[in-house]
Amino acid sequence: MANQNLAAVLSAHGVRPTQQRIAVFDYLLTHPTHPSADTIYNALSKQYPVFSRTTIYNSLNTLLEAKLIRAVNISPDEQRFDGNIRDHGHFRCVSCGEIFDFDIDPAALHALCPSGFQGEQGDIFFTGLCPHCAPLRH
Amino acid sequence: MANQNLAAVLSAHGVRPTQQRIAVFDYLLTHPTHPSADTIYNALSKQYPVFSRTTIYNSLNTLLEAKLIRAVNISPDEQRFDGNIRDHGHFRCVSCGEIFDFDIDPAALHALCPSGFQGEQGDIFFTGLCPHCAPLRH
DNA sequence: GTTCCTGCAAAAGCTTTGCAGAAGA
DNA sequence: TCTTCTGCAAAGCTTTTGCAGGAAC
Repeated sequence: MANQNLAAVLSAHGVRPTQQRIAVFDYLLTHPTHPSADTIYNALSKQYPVFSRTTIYNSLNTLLEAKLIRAVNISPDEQRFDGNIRDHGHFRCVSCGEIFDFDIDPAALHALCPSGFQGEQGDIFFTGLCPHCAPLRH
Repeated sequence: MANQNLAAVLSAHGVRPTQQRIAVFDYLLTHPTHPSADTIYNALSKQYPVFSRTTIYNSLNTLLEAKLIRAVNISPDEQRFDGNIRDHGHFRCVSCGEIFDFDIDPAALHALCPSGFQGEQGDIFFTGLCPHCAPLRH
């Protein structure tokens, strides 16, 4: 368990390292699946005896403010979160519904930012058919 | 009023051209401000005597299915809609909150789509400082 | 000891659903 | 006429808020 390290990271970002925040942060880092708040809640509820939804939201918002995690606008229904704060793209397959991460060249991404604008964070999001589903639809 | 044309466009896409759908479609085409469902509701309520929220949502979903409008994941709080279905980028200024559209080269956008994936639609979204707010921040 | 956080309950806000009446083909 | 859509009310779901007890420093 690298929870000692996680606690240090939280402290370094001015976030008081409570057990709950460490657990949420750890979950996001070890599950690169863009979970929703509810998904995290369900997972951590099994692991820990008490863990309220409020705490999930509190922890997520705190981590967001500290820029330790990212919110990704993938689903219109619910907010999704991502422990990967590097610039990277997302692809949602309209057939199987799965969401894929893919690396992007930060320079190529920011080259698309219009001149005069100071882009701090860039998100790119494709929908279409993934390599597995594309042949089935041909 | 080009509502005759709008009705024809709806029909051509297999959408029955009711007054309400034409009104929603017309609003989106003439207001390139990525309105939320509630914004559209408030605007059309003044214009038409009765126009329920349910109808706004019904019309928007119908237009979405017909690919006549786009849903843009700009705000985590509410779904925003866009009558501009060309590939284009969005920029949200973290200072003034305004959302800007900018054109992008479709080829450059799709060049970022990973190989093997068939991207049907691409969205790019930056957050940062707009040309007006950037000088004020430093 | 003081400050900040957690967690329960309740509320708020956006969106969907069920169903009767109306509009469109 | 027959299908499809509208609109009201109500519910569903995610997220936020208020406040008392508890953990962290």
